[in-house]
Amino acid sequence: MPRSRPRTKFRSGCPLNASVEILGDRWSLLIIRDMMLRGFRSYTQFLESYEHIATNILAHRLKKLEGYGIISTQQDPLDGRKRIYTLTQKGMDLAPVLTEMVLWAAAHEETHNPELIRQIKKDQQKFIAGVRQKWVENSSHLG
Amino acid sequence: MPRSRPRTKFRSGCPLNASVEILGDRWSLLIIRDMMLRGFRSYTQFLESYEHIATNILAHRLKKLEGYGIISTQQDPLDGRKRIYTLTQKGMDLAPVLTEMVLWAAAHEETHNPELIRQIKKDQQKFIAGVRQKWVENSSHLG
DNA sequence: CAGATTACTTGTTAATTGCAAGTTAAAATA
DNA sequence: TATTTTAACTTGCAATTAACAAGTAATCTG
Repeated sequence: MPRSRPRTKFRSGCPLNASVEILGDRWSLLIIRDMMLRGFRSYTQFLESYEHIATNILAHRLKKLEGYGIISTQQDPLDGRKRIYTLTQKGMDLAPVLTEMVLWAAAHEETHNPELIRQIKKDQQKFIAGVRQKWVENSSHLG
Repeated sequence: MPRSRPRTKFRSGCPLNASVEILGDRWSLLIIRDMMLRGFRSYTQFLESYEHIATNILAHRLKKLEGYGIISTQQDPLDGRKRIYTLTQKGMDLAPVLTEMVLWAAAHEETHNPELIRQIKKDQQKFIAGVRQKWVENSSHLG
C-alpha cells in the first residue's frame, strides 16, 4: 500500500519554502545522494553510509520521501526480505539542486571527494545527464 | 565581536553533507531568501516574513549563519537600535542553490509567485546576475 | 532446523523547536 | 525632559523531534 502524501499545507506558497519543508532536515538529501550518486537501493545500504543515520529516522525519512513522491518502493523479486527503493522522476529532478549544493560546499568548506567535484565542474550538464542515464538503465529492468 | 565558526567537525567529508549540515533546517534558507530576493536586512523584517519564525530561532540562525560566514552584521549608523544583516560573497554564492530549489518545487508542488518562476526560467543566469548586481549596489555604501 | 539477514518497531533519553513573556538600549513623541 | 515606542534580543517552559539501544517478524542460508 502506498504511503499517502502529507495533507498539511505548507507554511506559505513560496516555492523555496516548499522545498525547505520537504527537504530541509539533516538526512533527506543524504538519502537522495546515496540513491542518485552511489546507486544505493536498500535499507541496510543507507544505514551503512558515512553519516550513520539511526534506524527509526531512516524509516521515517523513507516514508516521508515516498509520501512526497520522491522515491518509490518495491519488494525485491529475488529476496523477499528486501525492499528496493528507487528515485522517481521527481526525485531525479533534484540532481541540479544536489550538484549546486556540492559545488557551493566545495568552494567554501573543506571537503573530500575532489574527483566528484572535478567531474561536476568540468561539465555540470553532462554530469547530470550521466546520472540520469544510469537511473534510466537501472530503472528499466524494474516494474 | 564576531561570532566564531563552529569548531565541531562535519559528520563526513562529503561536500553535500557539509551543505546539509550548514543549511539543512527549516529556516536558514528562508532567511537567505529574504535577504537575497527581498532585500531584507533587519531582525524585525525577518520576523515579519510569511512563515513566521520564532524570535529565539531567528537569533540562533543569524548567529549560525554569521558563524559560517554566510552573513555579516553591522550597526546601523543612522539608528543605534538597528543591526544590519547582509549576505557575504559566500552567502551570495548560494543563489544557484536557491534558484534550483525554486524551480524544482515550482515543477512538482503547487506554489505561488509565478512571476518569480517565469523570470528564473526565462534566463536563470541572467536572473542570478541581476540578484548579484543588486547586492553589489546595496553593499557598496556599507563597510 | 539453527543461525543469520533484512527491514523494520518500540522504548527511553537527549536535543531542538516553538510559544510567551521579559529585558536592555536607543529613538521618537508629548 | 519624561514617557512611550521600537529594535534586538534573552529566558523559561512545553511540545516536538532526534538519537541511541534493544527487540521483533519474515525470510533466507547452511
